[in-house]
Amino acid sequence: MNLQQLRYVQEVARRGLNVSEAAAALHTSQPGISKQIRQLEAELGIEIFERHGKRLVEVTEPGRQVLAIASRLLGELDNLRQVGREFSDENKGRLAIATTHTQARYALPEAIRDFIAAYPDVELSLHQGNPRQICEMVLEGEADLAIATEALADYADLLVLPCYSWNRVVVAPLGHPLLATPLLTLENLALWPIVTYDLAFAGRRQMDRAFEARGIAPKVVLSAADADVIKTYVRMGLGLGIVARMAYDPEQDADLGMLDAAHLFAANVTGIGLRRNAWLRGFVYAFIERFAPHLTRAVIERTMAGGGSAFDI
Amino acid sequence: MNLQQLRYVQEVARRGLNVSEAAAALHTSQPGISKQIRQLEAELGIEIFERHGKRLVEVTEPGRQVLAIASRLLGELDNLRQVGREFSDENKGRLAIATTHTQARYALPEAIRDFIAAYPDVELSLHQGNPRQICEMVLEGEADLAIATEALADYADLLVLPCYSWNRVVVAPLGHPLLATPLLTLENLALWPIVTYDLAFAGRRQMDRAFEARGIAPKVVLSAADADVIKTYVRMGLGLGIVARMAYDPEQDADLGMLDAAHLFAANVTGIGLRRNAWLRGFVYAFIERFAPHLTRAVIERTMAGGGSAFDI
DNA sequence: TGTCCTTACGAGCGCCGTAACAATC
DNA sequence: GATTGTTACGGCGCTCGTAAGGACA
Repeated sequence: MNLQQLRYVQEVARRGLNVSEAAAALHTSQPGISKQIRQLEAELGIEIFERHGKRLVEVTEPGRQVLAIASRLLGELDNLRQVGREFSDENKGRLAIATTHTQARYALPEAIRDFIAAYPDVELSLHQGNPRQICEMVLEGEADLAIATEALADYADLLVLPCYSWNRVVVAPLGHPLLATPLLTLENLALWPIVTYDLAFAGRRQMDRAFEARGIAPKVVLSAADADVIKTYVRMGLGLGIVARMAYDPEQDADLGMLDAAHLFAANVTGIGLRRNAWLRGFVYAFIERFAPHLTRAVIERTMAGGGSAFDI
Repeated sequence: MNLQQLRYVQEVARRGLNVSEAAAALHTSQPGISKQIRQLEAELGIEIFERHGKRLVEVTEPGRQVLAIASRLLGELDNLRQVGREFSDENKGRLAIATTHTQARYALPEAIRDFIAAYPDVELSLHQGNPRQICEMVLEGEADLAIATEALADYADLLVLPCYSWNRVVVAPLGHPLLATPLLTLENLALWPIVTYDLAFAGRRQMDRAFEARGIAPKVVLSAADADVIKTYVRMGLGLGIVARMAYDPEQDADLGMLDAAHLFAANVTGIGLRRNAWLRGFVYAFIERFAPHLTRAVIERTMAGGGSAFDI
């Protein structure tokens, strides 16, 4: 048994049981992978993959167990490398953050500016995607941490740290009749067409639930992945925008009126998702603490040791 | 980086930084180990061991991190092997239980009898030791589970499952004046010499605490590791015995009088300790459930996934 | 027929063991 | 001087890559 075999098995599983593709991805030969996998199977005395003739068609039950364990094992291998990097130069390295547009545009800038100033030798990269993609980037090891409001809790292998809670505002072109309404309610909101977030993003599900609970069906004429796009269409008069409060900037958005909608919708919680059992470099803790000051290194380490996520979105 | 290197590093650390000894234990050559470790250090870019000249004298800080990770990683490797064994023949294998005399003698017999009947092809072995030894056997992978009342909670790397709670009885030769006492109290117990468990065993600390709290200093004339020894000396008239209730058998111990002492001492909880992140074979779950019916497979898996030990002794 | 996995085989790297050396206690 | 770790070196096993073979769609 060796590490190569586990990497091979993992890659083959990831690539939909296509050995050739896995070989290409790992820059090695297809027969090599094939042979090593059979060897591992022989050593363990089980079949990891079910074959029809010469084709891999399914992961067997023991195979699933092996894959789960191999994944953790290779994760620990990554951790070893991180330890190496950390102690060779603790202020140098890479930090890959996977996040949504909303976070990248409105929540992260200050933390990132401060972080870059403090750690000039860390190569910081932002990887944008929808919440599910973000989570998978972390699970695959392509990113160190995920920052999102949605989806984090759906992945058992992610540890979720709650960062901050937020709610929404309604934006409308200046002069819109709604801006004169004394009390904003779901009912009078629903009188106009609405432009808001896409289903996968930024607490859209929370919003829908609030309308549903009152039996109101708002007319969402357009949904988009981010507030900048939403505001653009609101400016064009397509409808009212419902966006995260942090996405309304009194100066830059002076041409839009704003109404607080916190009393209409349940709050959302934005969290950080980390690969469970990941070994984090010092500057990762430093970044997280800049973003969410209550998440000190001690708090994070305790949460990781405890294992549980005391947090549900 | 390969598995061998990690095994070497681990073994060297275990053997008090003695490479030669580690080589002997691993049936390989000393230079091989030395070289592989240096190679690993070079690859990670850190020193795992601090050297004075040519002698390893200490584990460095990065070394400690590496050791911790390596231990988890090699644990996962064990898990892979377990998966192999489980699926090649789920009813065949080995189950090593590390436990104390008290458990082996009084708590386990029925569970073990039933288990052997249900799984005749599982080689069952009982490894006795004091609570600390037991825990270390599990951590070293020499045993699959630890059953004890003491020490389990002191090891962060053990997951503890509470099994049952018990208290004590006082035993004395028939005709002993204490047996005629209407109400057993700590005060009248302390009038006589006492024979009870050794400090490391079976809730002895709990017992001492009860006396201390009342400012009483009982005269413990003899302490032993198990109730059979204790009862032997009680029979000889050395003193009163304080033993676990389960250790008094009305038939076999008909020559001894018994008084319940549950109102005098805090109860103890006997628990099962498992290596965190261990992958357990089916029959291990089966055994545990026979021993403690509330610890079903589902309960155990949930506890392991949750990570936390909701249990303190 | 094309795709894909397996078997066969040869080349080369890397691990291991022996032996000699160096340093600490 | 005894114990212990490092360096040097040669053998060999193991992995990898190429090439050919066979099964399924």
